[in-house]
Amino acid sequence: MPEEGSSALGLFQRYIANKNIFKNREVLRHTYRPSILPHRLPQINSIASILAPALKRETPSNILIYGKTGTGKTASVRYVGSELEKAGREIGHACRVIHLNCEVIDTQYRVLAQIANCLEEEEAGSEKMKSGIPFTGWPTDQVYSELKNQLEASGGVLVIVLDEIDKLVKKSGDETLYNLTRINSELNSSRVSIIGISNDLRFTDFLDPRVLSSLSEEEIVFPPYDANQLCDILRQRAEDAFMENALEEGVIPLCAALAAQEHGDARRALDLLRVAGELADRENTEKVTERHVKMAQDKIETDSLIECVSTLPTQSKAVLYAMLLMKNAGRQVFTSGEVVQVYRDLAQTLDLDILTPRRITDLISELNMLGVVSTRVVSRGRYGRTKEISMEGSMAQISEVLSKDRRFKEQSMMLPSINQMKSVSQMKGFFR
DNA sequence: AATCCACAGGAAGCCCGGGAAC
DNA sequence: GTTCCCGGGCTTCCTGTGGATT
Repeated sequence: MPEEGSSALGLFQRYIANKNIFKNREVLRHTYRPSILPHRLPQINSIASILAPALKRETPSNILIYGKTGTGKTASVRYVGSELEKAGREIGHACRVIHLNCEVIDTQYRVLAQIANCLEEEEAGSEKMKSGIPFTGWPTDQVYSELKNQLEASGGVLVIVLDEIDKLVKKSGDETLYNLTRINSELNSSRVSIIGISNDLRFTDFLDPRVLSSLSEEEIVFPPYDANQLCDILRQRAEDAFMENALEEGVIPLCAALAAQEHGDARRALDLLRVAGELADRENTEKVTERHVKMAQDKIETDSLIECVSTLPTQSKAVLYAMLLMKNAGRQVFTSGEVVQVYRDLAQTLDLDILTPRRITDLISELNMLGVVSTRVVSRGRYGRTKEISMEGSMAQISEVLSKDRRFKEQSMMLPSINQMKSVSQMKGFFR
């Protein structure tokens, strides 16, 4: 061991001294693109065969791709896309692929603007000054015609990949897709083909039949990986990521098995392996063990919960805090009406704007989608139809995160609605 | 079979802050 | 500065609904 301060690394010395575990941990991140995608050859081949006409200057069919998260959809499409661009360059037929993530780019304006800006960037390279479409300001039709101009100017075949296309459709309807699918009829020198990637099999219910038939000329399904396939994927990555013998025998099968339970999510499997490695690394041990994997599983869950709750906007935090108070008052499940009541008291005490019940139901639905609470719509006959809400997650963590927000700190306050609930549940306990 | 509760959740529109163009 | 556009958060108004109760 070097003397304290004797190395240039100083304080950091002991954290990077462990060379037993990682060779290259970047390999385990999901942004990393491996050169081989195990168990996805059939899908890759069919995408390639559908896109191949692009190399003959013909318009490839549009494709819809389905599959749960972490089944290799995006990776496969990116792989085929880059191969297509490469092949296009070799034979001198311009083929370009633009990848958009509709979770972020979720309005018509943004989709069109993003495509046009990407095209311009490639066209202009670095030397030419670019005008660029601003992120807001223009009328949408102007963006659309600018995009058409760009396409005409650049020529060739453009493949637009709309990742998480279901988010786009749910948020802003199918107008974007309608416009994109008919853009070819207004183009002379270039062609557009669309690949839609969706986690949700039923999102096509929201589509106009004309859009659907045009968009789903071809459909490809990515089935979930089973535990054995996940093992193969992990082994392949582990080879580059970890030092030799850094992994105990059962580590990879355990990661694979845990992720297989989560609908065969390869991303989850890689996260487990990486975090387990990091934990072992920090412990300065020789090997990653199954214990580390189990610790990693807990850590991933709490970390994402904490991250999620702490980035919530104030009003959502208030709603969540209202639910937390009810839970602490002894209620296991509650209805949206009750949440609204408590929230009202709370917002008043904290001097927040008081939102309407309609807005609160939306916020509750968002919390449900984030997995912080779980809700289900129940009909209680004469007593109406409502949403039953429960929180199974770790209360302690949520409460800790919320109390970091100054406004919610020290709020063991006496809200009338909560007191009422407390006395009701005490009475129930008394009479039982 | 009819009624009716307590909401769910869709549609439209307002307001505000960001920006562009004139 | 004025007038146009976009998008997000929100309200207002509204119709729809499963099943216990009448």
